[in-house]
Amino acid sequence: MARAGKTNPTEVADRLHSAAIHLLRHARQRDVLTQEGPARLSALSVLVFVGPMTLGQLAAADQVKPPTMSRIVAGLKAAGLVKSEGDAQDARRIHVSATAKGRTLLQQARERRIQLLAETFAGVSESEILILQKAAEIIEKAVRTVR
Amino acid sequence: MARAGKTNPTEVADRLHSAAIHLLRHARQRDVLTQEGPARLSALSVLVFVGPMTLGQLAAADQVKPPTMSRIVAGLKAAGLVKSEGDAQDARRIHVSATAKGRTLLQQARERRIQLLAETFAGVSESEILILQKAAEIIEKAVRTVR
DNA sequence: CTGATTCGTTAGCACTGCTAACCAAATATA
DNA sequence: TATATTTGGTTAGCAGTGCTAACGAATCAG
Repeated sequence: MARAGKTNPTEVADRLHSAAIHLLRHARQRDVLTQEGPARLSALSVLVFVGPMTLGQLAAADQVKPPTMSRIVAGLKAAGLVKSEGDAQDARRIHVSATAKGRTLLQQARERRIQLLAETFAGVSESEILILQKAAEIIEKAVRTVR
Repeated sequence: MARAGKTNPTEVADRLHSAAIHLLRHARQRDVLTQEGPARLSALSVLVFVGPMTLGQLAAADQVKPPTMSRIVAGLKAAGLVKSEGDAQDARRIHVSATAKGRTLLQQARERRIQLLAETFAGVSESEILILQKAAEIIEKAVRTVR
């Protein structure tokens, strides 16, 4: 494992991959309480924070195939967390949006994550939090670009 | 979406969580070539890098329940990637260890994955790479501490 | 109008997570 | 010693999430 003095993209990738796995496994413990799976929470999150969109756009945003998102939305709809409407211009399109109930549930999930942050990053300084924030943005940008 | 000048823990939690999900989804594109699922690769990774252990210990290491690990090991065994032996002292115990084939496959999967992430972050600036590196360290440290 | 494309669904597969129930071995206890 | 409890792992069965292939319906291009 290269332990060079300067930044080694390969090694950073290695560490980042490992960190992401551990972070998600850690978070999984808490997400259980929400009673909705990670894929649904992820899709709901997009709808709440980005806004209503078609099923295809939602699938692309979550980097899953349309059939997968179709089922995720069906589950969310059955739980009353989202609603869907047709498109006046294009009858094939389906606009999906979060319901008030969906927003509330997502908010609860977020609050649990604050709790998780408080515990996990209790000894982490303000400046380090800032680094994490920037890192998240860099990752999202890079992943989106390469696709 | 709070766009405040100071760090918003809630937002950091969301973004970090989302970034981790997308990063791993991205990396998994390459894992498809391995023909083995993520849970199997993860278990195999533990066996290779930590060493042989019982099924229960392996389940605990992967933060999974015994029935789940039982099935994962069965799959790995069917693929010839691990082997299992009984315990002389306790006939209930099953010691699982990676085979040479398992070690080889894991190494290939790992190289492919790291390669993709390296490509993904190829266009990222030196200073941003540094941020990612620090973020990975902060996450690992924090998660390890809490556990 | 016809053919191609696009959007979404359905069907069916594989993998991964869980709990409940169970078996067998080991250990504790009467 | 005999019985009861605990422990390690498996089996059965459910739910969720990912995929591809095949389809229907709507739209667009010609």
